Formats: sequence, C-alpha cells, structure tokens
Amino acid sequence: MEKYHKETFSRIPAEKQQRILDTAVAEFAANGFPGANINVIAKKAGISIGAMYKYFGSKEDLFLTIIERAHGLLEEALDDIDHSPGDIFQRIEMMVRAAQRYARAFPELHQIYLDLTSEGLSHMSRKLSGKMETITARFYEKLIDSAMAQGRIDPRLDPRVTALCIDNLILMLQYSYTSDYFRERMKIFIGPDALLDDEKIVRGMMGFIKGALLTQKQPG
Amino acid sequence: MEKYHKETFSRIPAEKQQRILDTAVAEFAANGFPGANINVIAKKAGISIGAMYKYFGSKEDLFLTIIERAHGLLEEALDDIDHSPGDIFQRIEMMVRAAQRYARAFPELHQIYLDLTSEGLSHMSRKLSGKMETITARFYEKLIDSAMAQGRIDPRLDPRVTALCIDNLILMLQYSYTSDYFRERMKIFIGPDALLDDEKIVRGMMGFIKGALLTQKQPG
Amino acid sequence: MEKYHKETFSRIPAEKQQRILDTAVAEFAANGFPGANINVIAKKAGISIGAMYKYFGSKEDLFLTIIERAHGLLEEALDDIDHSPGDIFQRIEMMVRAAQRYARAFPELHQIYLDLTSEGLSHMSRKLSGKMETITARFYEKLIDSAMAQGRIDPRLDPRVTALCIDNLILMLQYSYTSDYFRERMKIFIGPDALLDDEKIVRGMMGFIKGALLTQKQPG
Amino acid sequence: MEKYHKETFSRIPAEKQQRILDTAVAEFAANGFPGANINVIAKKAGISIGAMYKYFGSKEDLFLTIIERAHGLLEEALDDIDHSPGDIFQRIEMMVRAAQRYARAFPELHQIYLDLTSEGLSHMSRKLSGKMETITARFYEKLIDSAMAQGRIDPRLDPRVTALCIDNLILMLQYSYTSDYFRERMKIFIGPDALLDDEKIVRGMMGFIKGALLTQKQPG
DNA sequence: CATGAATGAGAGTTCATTCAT
DNA sequence: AATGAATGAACTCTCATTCAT
Repeated sequence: MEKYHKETFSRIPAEKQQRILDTAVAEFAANGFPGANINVIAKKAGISIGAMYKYFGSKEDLFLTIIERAHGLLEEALDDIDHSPGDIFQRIEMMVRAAQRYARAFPELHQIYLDLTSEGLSHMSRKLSGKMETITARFYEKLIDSAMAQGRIDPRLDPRVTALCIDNLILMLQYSYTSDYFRERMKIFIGPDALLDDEKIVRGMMGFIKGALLTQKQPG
Repeated sequence: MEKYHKETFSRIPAEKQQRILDTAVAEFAANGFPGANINVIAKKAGISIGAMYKYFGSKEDLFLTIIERAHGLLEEALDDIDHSPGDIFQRIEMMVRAAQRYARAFPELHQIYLDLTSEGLSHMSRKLSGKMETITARFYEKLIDSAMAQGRIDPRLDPRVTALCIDNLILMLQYSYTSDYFRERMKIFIGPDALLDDEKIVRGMMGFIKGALLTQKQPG
Repeated sequence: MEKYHKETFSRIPAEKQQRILDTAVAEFAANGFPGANINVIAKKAGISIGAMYKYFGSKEDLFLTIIERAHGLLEEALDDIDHSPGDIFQRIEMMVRAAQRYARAFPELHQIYLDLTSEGLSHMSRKLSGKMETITARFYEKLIDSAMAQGRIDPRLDPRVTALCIDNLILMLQYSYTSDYFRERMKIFIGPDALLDDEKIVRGMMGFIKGALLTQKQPG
Repeated sequence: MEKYHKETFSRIPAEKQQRILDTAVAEFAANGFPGANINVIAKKAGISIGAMYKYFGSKEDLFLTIIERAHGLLEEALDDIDHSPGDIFQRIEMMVRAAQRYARAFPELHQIYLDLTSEGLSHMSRKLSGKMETITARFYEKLIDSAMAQGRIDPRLDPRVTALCIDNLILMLQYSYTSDYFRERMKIFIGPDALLDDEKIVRGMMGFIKGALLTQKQPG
C-alpha cells in the first residue's frame, strides 16, 4: 500500500483524518478533480490551507490518498467474500450485493472512482497500477476455473472474457447507484422506480449471469 | 434535435465547422471539460476566440454541440441496424460490432462521452435528457419483447433488466477501446493482447449474451 | 539577440512597452528578483495581470527582457567608443565616462545587473551566456595588444589580467553609483562628498590606470 | 560588535551554533536571502523551527548573525597583516593572498556578502553601518600615506581614490572565486583555466597595482 | 527550554469571457 | 462578421512566524 500523504497526516487524530477525507470526497465527487478547490476543502474541513499542505504535498496527493482508502475498503469486502462458503453463483451474488451495498454507502467515493477514468487523470490511474483490478480479476478467474473443473458451468465459455463481462455488469450496477448520469440511464431502461427495489435488480442480474454461465441448450 | 450553437455557426462552410469540432473533440478528450482551454481550441482550429464566441455562447455550448453531433452518428448507426434483417442474436451482434467500430473510429468522442458521467458535468447530461439512451432502450425492448413472443429466448428473464445488462456490456466494451483506464483494466482481465483480436472479443461477448438469453436447462 | 517576450509585446505601442519595462525595472531594482511582485508591476504600469502574461510568459521572461534591453544600450555605447579616434588612454577614459554616464542615467538597470550575480539567479546569467562580457573583453584585448605592439604600454604586463583589472575597476565604479551598499562604501573610502565630483573620480581612476599601464621605472 | 541573535543562542554548545550557522550559510548562499527557507534550514541543522526562533528573532537576524561572524573572520585576517612586517607592496600582496584564501575557504560566505549588495537588502547593509569597510579603508589609508611620506610611491596619486581602487580590485577577485557569474566573467577575460593558477592571478594583479603606485615615467 | 503543528497572507499563473476595432 | 488584446477572479502552493503542549 503506497502512501500519498505525508507523515504528519498519520499523526493527527483519526477523527480529524476522517473529517478531512470525507470533506475532500464530497468536494471531489461534486466537482471532479479539476473542479475541486483545495482551499474550499480545507475551510470546510475546518483546517487551514497551510495544514492541508502539511498533510498532502499536492491536490493530487490528497486525491490519491482518497482512492487508496477506497481500495482498502474494497479489498476488505472482497476478502470477506473470498473466505465465505458457497458455490460460484452464491459467491457472485455476494459480489453483486456487496457492490450494491458499497455503492449505496459510499456513492461519492464511487463517483470519484468513475471520474478517475477521465483521460485527463489517466496519469493517476497509471500510478495506481491496476492493483485493485488485478485482485478482482484473479478472484473471478479462480472462481470460474474451479467451477468449470467441477463441471458446474458451460465448458465452452472463455473464462477470462466471462470474468470481464461479470465484473463489467457489476461495475455498471455501481455506477448506476452513484452517478447522476447512469442513474438516469437506469431509469430510462427499467423505469422511474428502478432504484427503489434493490432486490429486483439483484434477481434480474443474477438471472442474466446464471443463464450466461450454465451449460446451454443448443439453440433452435 | 436541440441546437447549442448560434446561427452563425450554421452559416460557415461545413469544412470549417468540422475542423472546429474536431479540434475541440481532441482537446476535450485529452483534458476533460474543465481542463480544456477554449483559447487553445480556437488557435488550433485556426479561428479567433472572438469568432469562437460568435459561434458558441460558452465553453459549455461548444461541448454540448459536440455531444449532439455524436448522438447524430450513433442514431444513424442504430437506424441502420434497425432496418437490417436478422434474428435477435444477429442484431445484437451487429450492435456489438457497430459499437466496436464506432469506438475504434471515434475514440476521442467516446472518451468525452465518458467524461460526461462526471458529477461536475451532470447538469449537462440532464440537459441532454437521455434522448440517446431512450432510443437505445426502446430498441432493445422491442427486440427482446418480440423474441420472447416468438419463444426464442428464456421467458423467465426480466426484459428491461436484460436490456440494460446487454447495453451495459456493450458500453463497457466501448470504454475499453477509448479510455486509458478501461483499456488497462481489460488487459488485466484478458491479457496484454486483449485489444488486438477484436473477433475474439465479439465471440466471447456473444457467447456470454447468448447463454444469458437462451432458455436454460434447470441447474443441477 | 534572443527574445524573451512574446510576439504580442512587440505589437503594442512603444510608449506602453517602455512604461511596462520602466515600471518593472523600478520594482526589480527596489526588491530584487524574488522580492518583486508581478501583480504590483502590472498594476503600477496600468495593465492587467492577464495582459502581463500575454506579453511575458513568466516573471523570469520579463526580467530577462529587461536585461536584454540593457545589453542593447551597453552595446551601443561600446560601439560608439570603438569607432571614436584616440589613443588607448583616451579610449579607456571614454569607457570610464560612458560607464559613469550610464550608471547615472540608469541606476536601477545597473542595480538589477548586480542582483543577477546572486547565486539564486545564476541559471539566468547562464542563459545570457556572457555575450556582453565577451564583447567588452575583446574590446580591451584589442586595445591593449595594439598599444603594446606600438610600445605605448609596459610589455611585461599580462594583457588579459590587465584587461580584467581595468574592467573590474570600471564595473565597481558603476556599482558605486547604483547600489546603496557600494555607494556607502565609496563614501567611507573617499569621503561623504564622493559622489558629488564625478570629475575627481575620473581623474583619480585614470591616474591609477595610467600608472599601471605605462612602462615603469624599476622599483627602488 | 552588535549582536543579532538572542541570549539563548550564546548558551548552546559552540558545535551546535556552528552547525546552525553553517547550514544557514549554505542555504542563503544557494538561494539568496528571499529564496532561503528558514524551516528548511532548521530541519537541515537538526533543530526545530521553534528553537530557531528562540535563538533568532527573525530570518533577518539569522542572516545578520552570519554576516557578523564573517566580519569577525575578516577582521582577524586584517589584524594579522597589520601586525606583519613588510613594505607596502608586500603588505598589499598579503591582502591579495588573504582575500584569495578566504574566498577559497568560505565561498558561500562571500556569496552571501555579494547578495547583501542587492537593493532589497540595503536596509540590512545600512544596519551593518560599514564597520568592516571602515577598517579596511583606514588600513589602506595608513599604508598609502606612510609609503608616500617615505617617497616609495608616486606623490601625485590621490591616496583615497587609490585605496578604493586597490580594494575594488581585491573585492572583484574574491567575487570571481565565489559567484558563478563572476567566475564565468573571469574565464571570458583570462581563459577557461583562469581559476586553476592562483599564483598567476596574484602576480598579474600585483604587477598592475605596483605599476599604478610606483612613481611613473612621463608618458611619451 | 524545546517542539512542530498550525496559520494565512500573498505569490505566480491560468483562462473564460468581453469588446473596441 | 471577424479579430485578438484585455480583463481579473480564481486557482494551487509557499513560508515566515506563532503558540499550545
């Protein structure tokens, strides 16, 4: 886990750390990285700009610190699922539910994650070096390989493309909870109440994914 | 089709229009909306800033004009497919291929589209009012409803969630061609050569989607 | 002659150019390079900061533009002397008087030149690449070599060290007119009225220099 | 000897005092007074900023303390020469050599001295009140007056202007050892190896000075 | 005495937009 | 219609200095 904040930041009370990061998350989520104003974040967090720069060397470092924290949370969630019992479908469902829960709990954090995909910020995502994505990818790979070995899913599927498709669906689900744009899009597809019935979404998605994985009838 | 540019813009030669928009697309894609510099765009396009503001009332209007043009292109592509023969799978495959082609041909345009999902720009996506998304959603709806009526796909699927899942997969495919971040992500999942073999991606995705749609054996 | 200002600066009225540079000279001379404030210079010159940055890419560029202008003035003066008739002593006296005149006319410009010797600004003096100094050095070299060939000055002198000594004396004379510090120093050496009688200084210095150059009696 | 540091500074171990001043000298020499950062100096010296301000009332006081120390060193050197035997030329040569030695030994200290001539720092040089310069001036005055009385040097010379010229030459010699700018200038005049042969410089300068002082042949 | 976290005014620089020509 | 010089608010970041511990 690389550290993008200075030593000083580690030494202040956890409560204050959290307050600063929370404020920053809110600002970055609301205005994007280039639009966020460090002075405003400092003021809202109740610290001076000077202090801000004692904690983080630059606006970018503050941003990256936030991302790293988010990674920490994601990793924990993933770890929990990794150590839970259940077959492949139960585990994928856990993933879907965890993603949903996470997006609901930290929508701003997830919005920031979406902003990170902007080309102007690609040098940052390069810094993060896809660590998180690698963990997720390996998780699915293992899951699929083992299910295939047990004959539980269609042997003709390409395990890696399949893993990507599943993760893509889950990622888009999260975006639909956190980004104004994707939320509207979801409403257009599913109807205005789309976001009220989480359970329906999960069942719909799991139906789709199960169908995709299970050994298929020959068409026709 | 709403118009975000001034009358004057319509009156200048199409070639000049295109040059201005192309330059703007490149700048917005490279730097994001807040990072792009209108004065730089004007200079690179070979017009004066004064002229720029004669054509577009603001930076935002220029941006929205670009999006509208992109919509036009998408609509055409969709229309073509709508009027082509073929069953649901053939038509979805057309969609996948069209999406792939479009993303390959206009990666910068698509990157801009991705940036539009940033919260700082949500007031713009609200202005665009999901027209494009509505068209796509209705297209899939019709496709699925009719295939279901003909008994060609699993009747237990939720048509609307299914439509969303399919479009999500296609959208993510496009992002993978246009955004640095998603490209890296794809490589992590599929391997470093992920983007070299378009055909493999299409087959993999179609395998996944077909499985999801076809009437399934009971698990177990 | 390299140019450190942008094209735009060349296009504004000469009177305005001069006003901006004069204001800048005053500020840089009074506060040194790091101490000078660009926003203040712009305000005092009656232009906006934006305009300032349209003319000069940075504080450093403004500074270098000033130096280049000073070089231009120096070069002209040197050229005049180069084309005047007279023996070596008459010509050196012309140099002394020109230096004196220049320092009296543009004390602030010369103060800036002195500041340029600070280590913090050495990257700038490196940019200027000693062009001015080279011209002066060659001027003296020619003068001394030719006078030596004619047997008018002591053949035992090292021509180059001698040239340096003469130029050092003249440079220090200029500093004494422009820098508070060197002015005080001069008063300590010569008395409180040191700067009132320019003629006395010239005669004193020329007496010193002549003695140094003329063929000497053997000591003792 | 005025004191610019607080009492506390006198009470800490001499070794610590020296470490602080040495660090400060290095920073001031490298960045100039306005460019130097007190917090950085404190950190590099291994003390807290709080302690720094317990020892010195301000950045300026630290700077002045350094200058005073330098004065102390110079005074000692001058005193040594004052008490050495030898005629005027031997003693001036001692001065030249001492200046050379000092500049070689403490180039950073001397660079700071040069920076002090910047107008932005003139209020400081005023504080120092030319004590050092007065001592030097009186030293030369005595030397010249006595040599003149003994008929050893040209009686037509202005003793005070002569003293200034000699000291100017020596000062410039020192600058040539310590300032990037003057070093380059010396190379332009004397050649790239200028600084390698100290002996040659001394002989060249002494030749120049001796000629200037000795009773001269009538020109022509 | 010593510490070093905190302060906040102020620096250099950018850029969307206006408007006289 | 076209130009592009001009504007100035707003941004990120620095650093001398203070003061609670």
